[in-house]
Amino acid sequence: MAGTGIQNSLKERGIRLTRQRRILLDLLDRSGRHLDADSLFQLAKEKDPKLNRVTVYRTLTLLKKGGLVDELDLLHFKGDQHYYESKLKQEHAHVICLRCGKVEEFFGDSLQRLRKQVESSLGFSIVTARTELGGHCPDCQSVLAQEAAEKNAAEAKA
Amino acid sequence: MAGTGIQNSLKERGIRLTRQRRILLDLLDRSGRHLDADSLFQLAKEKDPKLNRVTVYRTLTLLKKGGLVDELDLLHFKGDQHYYESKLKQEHAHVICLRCGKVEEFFGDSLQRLRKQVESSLGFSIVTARTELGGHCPDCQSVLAQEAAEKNAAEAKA
DNA sequence: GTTAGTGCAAACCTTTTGCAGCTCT
DNA sequence: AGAGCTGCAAAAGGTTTGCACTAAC
Repeated sequence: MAGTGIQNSLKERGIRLTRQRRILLDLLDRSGRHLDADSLFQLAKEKDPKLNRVTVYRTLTLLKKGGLVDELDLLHFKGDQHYYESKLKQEHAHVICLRCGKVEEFFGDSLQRLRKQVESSLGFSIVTARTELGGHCPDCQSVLAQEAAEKNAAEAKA
Repeated sequence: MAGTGIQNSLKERGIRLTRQRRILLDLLDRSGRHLDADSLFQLAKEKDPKLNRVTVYRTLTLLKKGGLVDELDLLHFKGDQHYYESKLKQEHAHVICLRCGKVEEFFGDSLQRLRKQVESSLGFSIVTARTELGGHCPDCQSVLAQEAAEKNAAEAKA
């Protein structure tokens, strides 16, 4: 059984690798999606129907404290739940379409530049960063433009 | 009675200005702090003891939908509540000290640059942006350095 | 006079906690 | 063996909803 990214980090800290944690960590490491606690719980139940929702929360808390995952909320587009992703990836911003809910990731040097500007101007040492932008994706921009045009046409007729 | 920033915006949209809303809007406009629903409710109760918590939530929802306030969560440092601030101010990032909870605001051109980079690279039109950074403020950096030094000294003695 | 807004109570959803029993090392 | 972890049930915290009454326009 190959330990994946997060799992190795945990072993190094002497944290017990239980069957339940293995399942959850595999899912977090491998799933491409941004998972919230409930989605993670649903996926985990498929692999172990006995696994309890509480264990999901406790594992997520553990990973947060260990700095192994980032917590997002994607601008609360879908509700108040939090989303989690492995912190192994390079720093990136999340860009959410406020019409269709699509989430894109943005990697770019402006993020590092922002962090450095904040450190030098406020004297903080930055540990974690979360950048979430909301707007309209190209597809939804077209649809919205179309709808606006139709609305104008209807008003002109009336 | 002078209508303040947000209040004028609402009038223009034909939304009723009730006594309760006036109180809440005044507080949001004037309070320097970042208010969550409960703090806002506590402050509002001082001005009108009958004002109900639910009205606070409904007003905040209204303002969010109207794009008149930004919703923050300050990295959930204190809990899962949301914070609100009038959107009249220039775009800025929030920087939270993860040790003492102090919140600073950062205004700088990297924010606009980031927004533009995202728009041009992903083709999104950005409507709203939220940037929250966590780290240690200068004061807490000193304290932490001090604590680390003491810990090292203790270990050397043992 | 109408329609929107308020207060109250109760529901809701997500997350946390207490505790007894189980399991990883 | 023993500390750490899990499951279950129950609570907590923050927010939303249904409905009858009230107030703004």
